[in-house]
Amino acid sequence: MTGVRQFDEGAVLDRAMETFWRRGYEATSIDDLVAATGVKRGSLYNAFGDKEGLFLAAFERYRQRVLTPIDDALDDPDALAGIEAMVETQLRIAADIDGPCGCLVLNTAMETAGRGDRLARRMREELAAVETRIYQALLRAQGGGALAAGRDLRALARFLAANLRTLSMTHRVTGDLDVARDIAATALSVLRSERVAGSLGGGAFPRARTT
Amino acid sequence: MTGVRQFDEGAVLDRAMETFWRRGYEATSIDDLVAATGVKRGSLYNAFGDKEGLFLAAFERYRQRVLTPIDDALDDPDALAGIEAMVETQLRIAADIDGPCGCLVLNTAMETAGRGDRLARRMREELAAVETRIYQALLRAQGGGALAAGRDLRALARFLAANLRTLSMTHRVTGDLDVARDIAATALSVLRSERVAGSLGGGAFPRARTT
DNA sequence: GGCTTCTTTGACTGGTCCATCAAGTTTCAA
DNA sequence: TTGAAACTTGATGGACCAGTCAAAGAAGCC
Repeated sequence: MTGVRQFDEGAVLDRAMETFWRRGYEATSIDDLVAATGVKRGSLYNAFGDKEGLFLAAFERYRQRVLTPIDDALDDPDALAGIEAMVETQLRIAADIDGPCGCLVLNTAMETAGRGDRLARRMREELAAVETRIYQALLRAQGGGALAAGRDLRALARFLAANLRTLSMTHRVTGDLDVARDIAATALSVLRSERVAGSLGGGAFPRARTT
Repeated sequence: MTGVRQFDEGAVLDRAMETFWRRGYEATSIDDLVAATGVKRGSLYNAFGDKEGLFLAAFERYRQRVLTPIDDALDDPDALAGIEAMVETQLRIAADIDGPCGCLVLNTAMETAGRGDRLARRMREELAAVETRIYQALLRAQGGGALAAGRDLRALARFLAANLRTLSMTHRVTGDLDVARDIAATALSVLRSERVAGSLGGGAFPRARTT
């Protein structure tokens, strides 16, 4: 069969994304991707250019499936609730994936940090964007009176973004999501202690899976 | 020249450690190590067995140079001050290294998390040991009355260990140590808010290099 | 001096890596 | 019907990988 594309590009990219996510960028060979997708070597090159092109295409899927939901959770009118929802979404996604894979962006950023690659730069930008979005949410919260005026919001945003990264990193490294839940709850307590008015109700994240 | 070992094993392991630290385990080839150490391929194999053996030998150097100082900082009679000293030591080491390398243990643990390697297990143990030591320090602090009795010390230890990891991870990924300093200061504020009596004096970590 | 033991060295193996390419096949437009 | 363009396939190239090995030189023990 030739002439017209024989495979479902979306499905192939999902399989590729999963493989990169699980094994890492360098550790994933084209043969691995051929095995994972069922698409032959030359067809992959024809469709996506090279390994980096295939990764970036798969990464767009990751954005849709993982990054966008987390981003959207941040769009709460109550900015602090938005940050908590973001953390919760991250944990839920980690729980839903089978096997602790961590975060594709962070994994790849760590791996490529040495070389000043295009790929490395791209991953770095993605991570920086998260911090920026959190910072803006904190600004809104401060503007709305939910956070004390004197607080160093940049430092707080850095802390929260770092702890968001830590959740997936910890999950990948320990394989235990409860550890990540403890970290999330403790990190958010910083936010809670900042909150000027209102309370959060029952704290933290339950141990039970939130399927 | 033959017959007797021609190279200084310690110096060679230092160079190897640095190379693994900067480039990662898989990305470092034997040829890289030959170039970095000046010791020929066969001699490395003769002395250290294989790549993993060389890594583990280099890792022992890392333990001496990095892990042990951080561990020692924790041995403060004031357990909470010990935790702060540990964070400070970590930041100082990161500042002293040229180029943001992160933490060799964490980098390798992230990289090898997929496979259930001997190496992966070893790195995981090292990370777990940090959490355990922090937990014991918190227990001491609670016993001494410096921490409220009701607190979930396991969760707090997990949080602090994760934030310690985050410092090196963030440094490696962003290349900016000030970000790590903000994170450290904010994370320790959790501890500070827990402290029952006494205060810490000037908080956080100055931006200036503490050479 | 002779023998064993250790180290060094460079060539070499077999395998894997990313990427390419020509050949063959199908679709679609003119 | 004809020709261009798109896709698939298997073979292949050239680079790099970890690890091995035999030859040769040097040290130390008897």
